[in-house]
Amino acid sequence: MKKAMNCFPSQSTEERIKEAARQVFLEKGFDGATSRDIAEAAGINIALTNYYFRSKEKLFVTIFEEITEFFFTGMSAILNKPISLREKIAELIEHDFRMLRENPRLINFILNEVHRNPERMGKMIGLQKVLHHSMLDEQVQREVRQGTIRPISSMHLMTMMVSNIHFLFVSKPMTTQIWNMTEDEFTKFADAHKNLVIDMVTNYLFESEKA
Amino acid sequence: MKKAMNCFPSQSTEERIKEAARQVFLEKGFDGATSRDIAEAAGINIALTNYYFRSKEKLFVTIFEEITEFFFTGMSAILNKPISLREKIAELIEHDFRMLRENPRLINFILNEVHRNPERMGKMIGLQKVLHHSMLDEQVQREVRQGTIRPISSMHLMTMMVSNIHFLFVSKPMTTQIWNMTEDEFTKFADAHKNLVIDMVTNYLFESEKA
DNA sequence: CAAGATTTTAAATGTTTGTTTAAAAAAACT
DNA sequence: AGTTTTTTTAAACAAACATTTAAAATCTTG
Repeated sequence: MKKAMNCFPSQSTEERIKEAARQVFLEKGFDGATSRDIAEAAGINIALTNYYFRSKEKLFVTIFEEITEFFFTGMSAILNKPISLREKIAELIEHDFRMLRENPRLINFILNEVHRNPERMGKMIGLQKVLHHSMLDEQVQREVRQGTIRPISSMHLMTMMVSNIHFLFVSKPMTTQIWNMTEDEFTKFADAHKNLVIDMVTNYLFESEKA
Repeated sequence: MKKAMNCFPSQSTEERIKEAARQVFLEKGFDGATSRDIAEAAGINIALTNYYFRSKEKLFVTIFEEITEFFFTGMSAILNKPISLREKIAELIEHDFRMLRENPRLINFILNEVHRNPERMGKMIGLQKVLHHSMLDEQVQREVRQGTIRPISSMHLMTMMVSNIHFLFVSKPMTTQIWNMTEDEFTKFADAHKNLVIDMVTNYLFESEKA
């Protein structure tokens, strides 16, 4: 009935399983990952994955929800920051870029698993509310009314920002393969492209008020 | 030793298997698709998939190479068309948009399978040559030299165009789910966004020669 | 039509999969 | 200490998997 003490070990078994599952699921997806892959990566017996989590599916859902929450939380924090639209665009792009540079498989993982089981995303209503009622909406509408930016909806603006950054990492395996890029070369290219995107989006948006 | 006549049936068994495999692999990916899925979709016995193609893997490679060739052929044709840069940008975007509107899973499929096995793309050297020596390169360099467009490499330009269109479809499952969109609403949104992208890219690129 | 080649089928192959079991080991408690 | 609870293990489980087999059905051809 009581929880184990487990005073000193650097990680509890449960946490080690979760960390291994995160790594393996991110790399191979739900279909490509096996329970044995995860157990091996965690250095534990196969039966333990089902002892702590009841099934591969349940373990996956746990991981998936943690990852998507991590993914969206940083974004929505920036969307609701009390800063100018110009700053917000740059900050959001820089944030997503940093996040995906550190976790290149993140976006692919989420997109694939949402496709495999769309209801999963539908159930995370917490995230939906956050995204639907962000400060960005009002901000864009106000600036459009004032004529300081082109007429555009916040949805199109979000899509513009996100597409240009996220696709860099979604397509990273193909890009590096086709252009024979090393990891370093890709990093440099991606960084340069990120700056280009900030420049392009802001220039396009604020064109009417140019110098 | 001889090939079957098979005069009238609308499709040969081999072609029916390939068509079913195309559909199932596109929808579920290699890991998610089973031989039985494909056989059932084709309406044939399971053993026939291994009779005509030697294994699931071999069948997959056949499908994969056909699909990637289809994917890149149209693109490279436009890249080498003798038209102005402005026209080329619009045509490429329109082409990719049409292609992915008809086959929304195409881009996801290719990107995932390249990640799962990067060597596959490395072996398709035919496509690599085509992409590396396109007319777009010289065209961009010339216009940059003449100062008619911003200084930019063709690689960044390609990435800009492709990201904005392809990501629309890569993220379609998540977009429709988060914003509770119907198929029609998504189509309309995507179409509007495509036009926005053409406007943004050309405006940004040709900004120096504005009206 | 009959012999031979090709195609299709039902059944079985051996693996790998996720999951369970029952006993052993470790930890916690009185 | 000894007893109970929790954690870990090796082994086994049935189901699903890709693939093979061998016989049946179909088609081709002389």
